[in-house]
Amino acid sequence: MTEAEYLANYDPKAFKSQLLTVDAVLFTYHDQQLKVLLVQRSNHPFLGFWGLPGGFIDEHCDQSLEEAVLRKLQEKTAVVPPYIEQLCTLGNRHRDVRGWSVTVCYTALMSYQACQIRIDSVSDAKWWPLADVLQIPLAFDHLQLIKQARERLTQKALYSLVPGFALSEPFTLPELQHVHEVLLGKPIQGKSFRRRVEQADLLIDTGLKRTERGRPANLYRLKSDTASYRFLRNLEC
Amino acid sequence: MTEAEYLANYDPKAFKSQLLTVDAVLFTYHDQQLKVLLVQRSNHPFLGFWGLPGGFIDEHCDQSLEEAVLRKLQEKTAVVPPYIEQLCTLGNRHRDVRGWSVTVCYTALMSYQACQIRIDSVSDAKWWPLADVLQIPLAFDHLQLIKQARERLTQKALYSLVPGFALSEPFTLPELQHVHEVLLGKPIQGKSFRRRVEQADLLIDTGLKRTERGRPANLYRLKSDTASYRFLRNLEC
DNA sequence: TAAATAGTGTCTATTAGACATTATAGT
DNA sequence: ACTATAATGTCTAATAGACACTATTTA
Repeated sequence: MTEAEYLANYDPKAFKSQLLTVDAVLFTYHDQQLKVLLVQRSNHPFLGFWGLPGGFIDEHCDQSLEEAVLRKLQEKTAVVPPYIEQLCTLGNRHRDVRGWSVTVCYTALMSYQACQIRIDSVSDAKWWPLADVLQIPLAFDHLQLIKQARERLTQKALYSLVPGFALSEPFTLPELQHVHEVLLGKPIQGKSFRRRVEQADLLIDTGLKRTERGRPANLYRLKSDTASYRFLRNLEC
Repeated sequence: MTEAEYLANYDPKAFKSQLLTVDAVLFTYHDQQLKVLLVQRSNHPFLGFWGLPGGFIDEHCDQSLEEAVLRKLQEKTAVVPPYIEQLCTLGNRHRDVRGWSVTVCYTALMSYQACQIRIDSVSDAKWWPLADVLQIPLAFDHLQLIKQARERLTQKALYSLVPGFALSEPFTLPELQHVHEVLLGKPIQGKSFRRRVEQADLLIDTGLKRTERGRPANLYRLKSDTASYRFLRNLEC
């Protein structure tokens, strides 16, 4: 049989196939703490529960998995996050009562400001402080995905400046350090942090300064290659 | 509508769903080089081409994605690899002529010895030297997946002892070092490597020695926590 | 004894931690 | 001047690189 004959006879409905969704753990930093975007489900299963933004692929719109998850996020936040990364794919027989189900899950970061207006006007989407999320029941295995995303981001705080994508630009260096400290759950030596930032050469000094109690702090933006930069040595704290 | 009513009316065939496969990039180390397990396709599309071992989920057998990919590997090698890790999930409209398609791809490592007999008897499965694989046409986007798996393994050679899972136990320390050197494409200072191995405390000294030209080398096995151990500092070479 | 390979000793270079010190704002 | 916060100076500790040296085998 030639490939042409094979394709002419091919029936995509002939094989049983699995439920496939994309989801995103979208973090931001606001009020000195990490927050994660959750949406309240308007359909079964888990109707009324909070869960991760995400959903089914739309074969008409979506060229790829990443386009699909970005579309889902854009529907809730009206913007495309400056950082997104595949977290993991979770698939098994038990996670969805409808049957064998798979989610391709992403971790994303964005500033709180960038989408605050849209979030305020969408009653089913809300930034949840991470500590609170651990206390409420979530849809599916979304709690597990959030924990895993947070662990990975904590690791990145040790060897990259990726957490900076959770800030609104321009930001101060102490602000960036504090995001890292919140992720690590420990203080960082300011001198160590500054040395690394300087060596990495990932921040653009805007020349502006921000003052609020004390000496004014320089304001920076992230260079675009911050997403891929890795320090050779971890912070040890 | 209650959830029970929703599920009673739920038709899994009602929604268009995507082709979903699992694939694995299985590496080993033999004859001083990295090899990857490929299988020759016996079906359209890419009939006759070499590609990654993998395939569709079997909802009767497979409880999870990882079980599915392990089953596929076991069919070819007759053993379960001692190391497996999710690499990435690749999904888009163009990778398969049959339509929107998704693969959940894993990286795995195992010793060459452990499955040599089975491979020899299965005419459609073969260990390919990695250099050769880059020269031949592969099915789908499998070349891209192999490259990505190799890059990730190279990174792991800098901050872990994971590449050791590509060796047959017991192995010598110079053998382990050489796997790392092949991955990095550069020599490593023996002293640096030994210091790190000692500090990590991941090797079990069997008390045995192997001699072939020169001073006999101690023989080691990997502790089970080698898969998750990370050095704080990368090798710099 | 020579060659080959395994394994050690030791010095230097780099960089994180610790913490004292200086700088620049508001009150 | 005093307080608060930002930013720097500088010493110590840990560890990777470099490379000379010792150890144990076969031929």
